[in-house]
Amino acid sequence: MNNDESTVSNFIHDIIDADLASGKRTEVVTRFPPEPNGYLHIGHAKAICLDFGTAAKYGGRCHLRFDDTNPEAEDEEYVSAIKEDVKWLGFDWGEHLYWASDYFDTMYEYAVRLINKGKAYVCDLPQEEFKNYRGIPTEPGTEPPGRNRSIEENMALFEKMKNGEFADGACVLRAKIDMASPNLHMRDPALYRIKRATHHNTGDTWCIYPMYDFAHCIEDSIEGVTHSMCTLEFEVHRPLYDWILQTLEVFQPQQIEFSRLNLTYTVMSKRKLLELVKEKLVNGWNAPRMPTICGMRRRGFTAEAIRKLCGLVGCTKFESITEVELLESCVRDDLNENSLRAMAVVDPLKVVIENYPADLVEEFEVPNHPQKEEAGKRTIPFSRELWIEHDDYMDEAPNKFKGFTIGREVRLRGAYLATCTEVIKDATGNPIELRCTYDPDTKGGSAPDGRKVKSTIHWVSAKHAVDAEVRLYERLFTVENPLGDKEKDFKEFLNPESLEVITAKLEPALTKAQPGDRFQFERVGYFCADLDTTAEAPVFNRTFTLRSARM
RNA sequence: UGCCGAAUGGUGUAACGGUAGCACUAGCGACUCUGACUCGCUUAGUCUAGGUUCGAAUCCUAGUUCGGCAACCA
Repeated sequence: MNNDESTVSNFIHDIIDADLASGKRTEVVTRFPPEPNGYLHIGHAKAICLDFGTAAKYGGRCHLRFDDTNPEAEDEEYVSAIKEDVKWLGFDWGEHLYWASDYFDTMYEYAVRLINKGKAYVCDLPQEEFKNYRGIPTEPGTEPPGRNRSIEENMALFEKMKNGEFADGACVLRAKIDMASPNLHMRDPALYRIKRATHHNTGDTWCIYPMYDFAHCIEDSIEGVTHSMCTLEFEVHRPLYDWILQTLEVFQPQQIEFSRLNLTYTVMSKRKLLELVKEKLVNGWNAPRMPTICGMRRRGFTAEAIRKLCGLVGCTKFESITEVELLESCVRDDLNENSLRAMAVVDPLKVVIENYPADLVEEFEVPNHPQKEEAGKRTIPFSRELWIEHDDYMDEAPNKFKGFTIGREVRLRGAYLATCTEVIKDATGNPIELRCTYDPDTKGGSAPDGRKVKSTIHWVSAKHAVDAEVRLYERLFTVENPLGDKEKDFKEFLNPESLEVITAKLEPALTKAQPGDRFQFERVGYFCADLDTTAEAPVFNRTFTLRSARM
């Protein structure tokens, strides 16, 4: 199914190839480990494609595992959304759905094992005070009091932590590693904290919860993950990942870091996206302007296109920022191939064909896809009064211009050749109506005498047109990297023109569109019927314009 | 000033000591009943300085620049 990822080569696959060749590994097991504290975005899509794609390439398996170690931040709401998004992207975890919370018992046992080995201790220093002992990057830390408590004492203390005999935050379990380590993460990191919060899976069974560094490597180890891919910021955590597993003497997966996906003109941080949602700067997580999977889906992006992008951007350790144009290209590529054509006018200008009978209605058959015969044809009604795009008329048109100008013959797509004879303007000189004549001999759009017209424009019969709400989207931000200016809040760069709502004139067949149906409105762009659409009140989202420079 | 990591056209990536290639973008042109699609062409790159080698993007040395790390977040 998904060959997008499995065909590309990258440094991670080089590592796996070597591991398989040397016999270090005999199978490939990966995992996608989201924390259910927000919605998935296109950056996660890269990780999902990498995790599932790598497993598929090597005939292994990929687990979907929710990293639910912090009940304060997590919510069931996100779990179903994440599952839906992964599925929609085209990946299947089969029976391999896991939870960090599945392993809370084991993690507790492992913590006890560390204490027994003299490798962990209970630290009752207030958080703020421990900072002083940890030191700063350029100077070593110092050993905090209590670090050399006896094993028995630590066992008793940890037991009490578990049993709820201490207040939240009163103490933590720490790994006993090296307060002078040049790597801050090795200066006795916290393993367990006390937090009285109801967990969505385990309820109130626990009042202590494991920290990421302790939990994640154990989750990987228990599941037999061979290659644990994560983003670059975890690079400095790797020594700790390895230390915990080695000290525990359990199966040791290999953590491999790669750079996250960044796109121009948007932000990819869950926290920042949450800010936009909370401050109602966008209409929810699935707002079509959001880089979330659900937002992009609602806007009309296909899973195919997103997977294509994830394959094209590759996978390296270089912190890059990919031009959003590459995404646009992937989307257009897929939509051009797979979406049916329709005619719609987004900025209507009335056209009256003076020599066309007032009460006549003709029906024309037009293809649904220019390159695909099998897509079939549909009929569209034609009558004396039409809507065309406002910018398909110009007073003094340059030669390259494709629309009407007085005296120039233009093809009305699939119908007739027509010539504009007169333009009616309002007081400000803005055209409000065109008067035209048509050539009855050009029915269907071609002239029997073989004369050429250089332009074809789209139109909708005024009598039959259906009004629709159309939401036009542009880039969410006005600058390539909204987070790039440390002096300014990223929200200052929000693009006020990123959403424009207009009323468009649709050809009548479009009222049959169901939410999610995608079309190319010819010469205008790709559009997707919104969740809100109904036959009575159609609503369409513009996914992208066509690649073009209309005048 | 500590530790970890990364530098190849505008952007993203490939080349694993042997012709620096691909995609996107941009520009030009052809075709066209969509200014779409398709097709053709063009601009443009190995961070710097030394070294090893017949030969270096690739190996070595020294710099430079950029990113990450001091939650009881993940």
